[in-house]
Amino acid sequence: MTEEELLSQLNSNQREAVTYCDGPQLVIAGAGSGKTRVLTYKIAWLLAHYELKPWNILALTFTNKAAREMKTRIARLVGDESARYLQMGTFHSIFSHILRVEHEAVGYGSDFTIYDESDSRSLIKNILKTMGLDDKTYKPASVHAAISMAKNHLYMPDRYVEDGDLMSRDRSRNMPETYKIYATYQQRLQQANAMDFDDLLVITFRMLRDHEDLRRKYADRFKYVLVDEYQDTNYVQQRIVTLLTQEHQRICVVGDDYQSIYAFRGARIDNILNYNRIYPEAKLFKLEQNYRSTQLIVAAANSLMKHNANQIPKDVFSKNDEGEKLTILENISDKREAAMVCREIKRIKSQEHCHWSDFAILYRTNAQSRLFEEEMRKPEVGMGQHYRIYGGLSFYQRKEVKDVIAYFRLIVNPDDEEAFRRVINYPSRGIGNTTLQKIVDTAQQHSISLWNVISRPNDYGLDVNRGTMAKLDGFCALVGGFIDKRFTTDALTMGKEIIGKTGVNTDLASDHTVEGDSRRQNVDALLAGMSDFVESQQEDGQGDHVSLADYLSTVSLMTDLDNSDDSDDKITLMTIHSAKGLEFPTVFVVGMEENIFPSMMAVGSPKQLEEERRLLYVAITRAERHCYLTWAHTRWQYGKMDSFVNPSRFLNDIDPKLTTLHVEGGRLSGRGFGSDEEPARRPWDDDYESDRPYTGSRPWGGEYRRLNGRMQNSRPIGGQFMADPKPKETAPRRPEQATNPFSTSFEQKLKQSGNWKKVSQTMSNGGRATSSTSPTPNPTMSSTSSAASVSSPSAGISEGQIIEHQRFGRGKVVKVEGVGENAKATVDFDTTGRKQLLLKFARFNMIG
DNA sequence: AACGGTAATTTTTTT
DNA sequence: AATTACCGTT
Repeated sequence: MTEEELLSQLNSNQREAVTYCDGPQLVIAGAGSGKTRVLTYKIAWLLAHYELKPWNILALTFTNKAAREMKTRIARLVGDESARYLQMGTFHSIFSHILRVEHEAVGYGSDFTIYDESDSRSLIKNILKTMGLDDKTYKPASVHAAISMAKNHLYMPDRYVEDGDLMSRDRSRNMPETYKIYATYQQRLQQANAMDFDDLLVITFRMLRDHEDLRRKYADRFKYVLVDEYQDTNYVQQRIVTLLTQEHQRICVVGDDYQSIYAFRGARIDNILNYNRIYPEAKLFKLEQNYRSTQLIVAAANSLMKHNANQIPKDVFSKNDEGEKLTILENISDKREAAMVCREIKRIKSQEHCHWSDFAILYRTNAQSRLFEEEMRKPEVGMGQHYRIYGGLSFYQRKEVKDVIAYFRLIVNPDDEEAFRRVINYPSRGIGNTTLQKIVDTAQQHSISLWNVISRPNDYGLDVNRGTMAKLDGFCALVGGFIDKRFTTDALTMGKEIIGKTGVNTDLASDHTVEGDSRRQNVDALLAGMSDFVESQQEDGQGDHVSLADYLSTVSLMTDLDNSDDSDDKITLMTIHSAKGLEFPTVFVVGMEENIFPSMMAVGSPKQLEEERRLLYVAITRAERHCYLTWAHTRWQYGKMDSFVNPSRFLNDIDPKLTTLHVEGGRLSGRGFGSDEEPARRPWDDDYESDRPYTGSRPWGGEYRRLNGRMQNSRPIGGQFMADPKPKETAPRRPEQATNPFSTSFEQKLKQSGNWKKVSQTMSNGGRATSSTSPTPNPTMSSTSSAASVSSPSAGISEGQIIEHQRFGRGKVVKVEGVGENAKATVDFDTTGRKQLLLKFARFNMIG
């Protein structure tokens, strides 16, 4: 692509952001304003205009998926060869690679394990036990949250103890020993040659801070640094970026404070607001033209955000069609809500001839997905094949998968304590808790790993009986055998052998239940994934030997979303959090009720409420053309029915002029909801009576209440019934809060952000009206062109079908079994032979 | 040491 | 409702 072509595809603000590369830069990119386009074009621009090699550019993203997609888009601009060497990925993946190289400097082995959330929690649980603390008061999850928060703000155990605020906070929460747990936790991680997710950042920071040579090395390598989703970065991430860029000052960060929804996890909006304090020369660019949504959707989202006090003022606008008003859909029950949404999807689909994948159902919590799933699976609804639920228990978190991976981990890093505990008695080999506790005690006495103890039990005086010792020896020899050949055998071969020789296979085979079947399939899928990995590494020329360690270092930072195939034609069901960055022609935001959205946990704190409101902003701005906000008068939750449901306060925050209210079974207020062509056909009018929880008059009174007026408080909201709401973790505090390291005063920062050198002013007529930045197929596009090229696997695949797999090439389906998530196919591939594909994960096209 | 029953506990999530 | 933790039994 020529330079002119490249620039002609940008509006003037985007162009300025792309071409300014001479100093630090902050791009505030409103929802749908072409942020990804700016980042990709900027990288192409850098490669063309500066003496930079691809590996001189470091681009940090929030998810692996975002990195991959961006890389693909850049490859289209600059070619595969260049794009391939760009340093692009999440903070965690980029720095884990660097830490493996520099492991000596930071005092870890190169094959350190990465503990996931559940490993961390399990380690904490164990520490609580040894310390004799009650895990009812010290909930492992909240202890870990406290530790994680501390780490993200670079409060190591020694500094933690000295901090009065933190210590008194712990005392007031009845967890005064937290600092001790933290110190032990950190020590145990080190002993296990393991890092948790936070360590990947903290230790990177320490490495750069304490080793000037290494800091220079990487600051010199990464001559230009870009950070995406900057509003979601935390303190340590900001510090790392600073260490890398403080000299050359070639840095561009892109973010949107309106879309900051991860503060609960330590993300700091302050990073954006204080940006010019770290980079005084920084220039501010604002992208305010939204290319994604209709004018009314953008206006509604803006009107919502007027109710947040803390924000960088901005004026997001759209020049697309005015579009239709948002629909507020008030339903009788949660079940009816699901039914209404499904019908509405069908109606729009037949009316607009669009794809299933043009719809998204977004909710606050994963548990809300169930009702929609149940509704769609009803035969009379017939949508069972047309939806995909994201989130929930990830593939890598399933017990059987974690068990197998634990063996891998132990072989690659025998000091890995959590892996050791997982497999020492799986499959059961008669080594129980008593023995395990003895091993743990012995290990703690000598400050060594569990593996060290059982490798040389006599040296450390492990006190167990003869029989037990024999069992331990057996286990040692088994794992030791694999350790010995871990460098010489490739990952896949190792994997297969491990599953065989450790008895995992036998154990799984002995289970004849339905669940057992699914477990075997999951382990098969894991092996298939390994096979994929080994092949792709070889294709990339990463050498012939793809070791188990190589596989692990990648897989421990992978999530389900990374495997998901989003090219097939399905309705998306996901939490709003996971929908960030996506867009859909039609979006349903469901469960718009007090105590759900905003979440019960957030209603006590203004700060958290603002975050919930931003979350709704994110949800609404996912929509291109239609946006529905739905709620129900009664809802089943925690096995009980709540019939005192109040509509979400946020519904009142949206300008009523921009919404249409629909009450199930009632009259329409405002303009008709269905199109003019079919005014009589309102999907919820017919079998309305059949599913009503109450017969006779409506429990909430004869008149449906108006939402758009100021009538929300016609009934008290949940909190008002509570005598004294439980104190929240981040409950609003007195003025001394400003000194709390974990919550800096917002107002203060806002003032400082006033003296920006604003080079880019929004111009009312400045932007070129490019049609859309959307990668989503245009809904009016002929439904054959894009739907036919991509399979929707579990639908319609049958024996004899010829398929083209992304990696394995052409093959013929010999057998199809299982349904839904667990459906799998046996396929004979022309080149690679017979393989089993779990349709949930497989990527292929159907031929013929 | 393994299993099965009862009781308690429920945000959001990427890495 | 559904998952998980704990305790008692075998």
